[in-house]
Amino acid sequence: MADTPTLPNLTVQQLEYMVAVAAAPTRAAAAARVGVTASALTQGLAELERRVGVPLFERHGRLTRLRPQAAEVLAHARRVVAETRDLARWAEARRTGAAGTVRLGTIDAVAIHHRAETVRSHRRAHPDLDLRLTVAPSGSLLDALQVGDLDLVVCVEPSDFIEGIDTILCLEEPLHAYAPDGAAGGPPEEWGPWVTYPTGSHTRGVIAAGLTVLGAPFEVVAESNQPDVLREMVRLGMGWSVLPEAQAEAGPEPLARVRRRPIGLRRLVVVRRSGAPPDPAVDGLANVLVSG
Amino acid sequence: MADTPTLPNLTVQQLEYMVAVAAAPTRAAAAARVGVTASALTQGLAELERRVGVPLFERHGRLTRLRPQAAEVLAHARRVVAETRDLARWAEARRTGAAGTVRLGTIDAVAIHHRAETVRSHRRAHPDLDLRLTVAPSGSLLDALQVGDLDLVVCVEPSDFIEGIDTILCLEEPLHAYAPDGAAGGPPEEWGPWVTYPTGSHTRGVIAAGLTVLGAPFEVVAESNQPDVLREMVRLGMGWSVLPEAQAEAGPEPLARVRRRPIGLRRLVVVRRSGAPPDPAVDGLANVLVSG
DNA sequence: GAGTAAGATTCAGAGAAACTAAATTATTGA
DNA sequence: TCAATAATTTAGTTTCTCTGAATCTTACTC
Repeated sequence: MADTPTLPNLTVQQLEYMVAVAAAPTRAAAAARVGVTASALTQGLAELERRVGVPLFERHGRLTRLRPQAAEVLAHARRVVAETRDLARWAEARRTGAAGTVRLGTIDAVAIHHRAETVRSHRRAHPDLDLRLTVAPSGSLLDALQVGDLDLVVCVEPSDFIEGIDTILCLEEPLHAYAPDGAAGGPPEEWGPWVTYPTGSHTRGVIAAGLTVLGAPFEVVAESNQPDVLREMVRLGMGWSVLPEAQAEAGPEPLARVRRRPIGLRRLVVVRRSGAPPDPAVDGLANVLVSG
Repeated sequence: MADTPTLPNLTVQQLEYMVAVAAAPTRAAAAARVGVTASALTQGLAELERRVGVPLFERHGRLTRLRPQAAEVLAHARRVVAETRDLARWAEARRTGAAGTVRLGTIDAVAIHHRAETVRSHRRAHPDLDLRLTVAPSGSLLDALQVGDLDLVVCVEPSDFIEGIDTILCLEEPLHAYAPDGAAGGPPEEWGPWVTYPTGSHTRGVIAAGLTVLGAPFEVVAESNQPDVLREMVRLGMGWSVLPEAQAEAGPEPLARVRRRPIGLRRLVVVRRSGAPPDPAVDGLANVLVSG
């Protein structure tokens, strides 16, 4: 009893030896299969036998075979080796990013237009990846990222530097001005009034700056975070708007631009927390999001 | 890929550490539970993490906890530890003789009379013991023992020394002479004719020697290996016989002895193969058979 | 039978792994 | 700031495990 205070400290290596000798005709062959010398195999199996505490092998002529009672141990060995193989596969998938969890947050334009197909095909290529998508305005996304509720964000680049995050440029998106039917034509001084994103919105900041440069007044009569709502407001004649081309001109009845050149560019960036431990699953998704 | 040519060489010890830290609030407590220092636990888990190749732990304040993704590894660890515990129990049973296989051969008198209760209670005390009983004449039993078809034999001691077997005296059984009704009474010279065991029987040898010493002729008119058959032959008046008391005088109508003192003693011995590897299950049964 | 080859084990030594004890770092709370 | 707690790092020792060489045993061949 004193020689087995706890559990026998078997190693996967030893169990592998056991499985190998059961499968191979000779020990030399088994040794070759697991890639060690016959000597190592002998010693390893002797150690296994010692730790189990029950005789497992016997010599028949110049072969040594398993004793019948070793069948129990062999079955155990097979189970553990198989499970360890599964574990190794799982670990490999985790290491390469083929499996894992990524909590992705994007603004609507990215999820619906720019990277919709990218996300879809990445998900298809990695069926074991647990991908959770949150769609929200840029500010909310960055807050969630900093708190640790998200792993990866695609949003409009914030105007102020933010501590603790790394950003990579993903794409630059032109913002065009759109007017209700029949209202276009005058100089910028006569444009408006406007329907646009709420105060605090990153995109609104870009729009305000662009209009100011052109000398257009920026009187806001309605707000929404949803570009399709803003588009319908323009169509209803409530006011003018500056919108991403992809969202203003999508659908059966696209709005018409007030002028050919954009009012401004909004920079969409891929963002991660600086301090976060490296995670191949996040890396992989970030890469495809950047490269498109 | 080059760092994992085969399988990660995890040890049961490491998996035990993993299970312990999952169950205990702190690492120090886990270390105490498995009976090592906190340092050993730290190093062992670091090694496990390195071999799996996936980060498993993270520090929260001054505690280090399992990361969520370690759940897979923990499940694996629990399975393997549990199975190893089962294996250890099985091995312990084998070591002590509580489990295993014993192929026992005995002559009929032993199985039916002298050691019937011994075998029954031994079997009851060791439910996991696979006990196989063969009943045959002594000669057959010893042949089977030498060939390896039996592990343990209880039979009449052979008159000649036999190479390769170890015998221990179990009990000495008196053999008495019995005559058909009304035939008893005369001097030994007038005894007979006889019904007895076949030529070659160990018991027949003992009987022949005993009768010769008394001066009785040994004319044989019928033979059988079965004592109950011999007893019935006596009852039918076919001849006299010399039988073990236990078999001649059992049942509702016991035979009557010709004289009070036995004709001879047959020595029943417990026999094992000399070269056989030690087997606690066989040892255990041999012990109770000898001591009765 | 001697000679030889195959299968396996034993031995000695080198390198890796794992443990303990002590020193160190980091965090929490008074 | 001080002390206590949790864990890790470091240094040194012991234990494992492997390779390569030598040995032992068994089977086969001439």
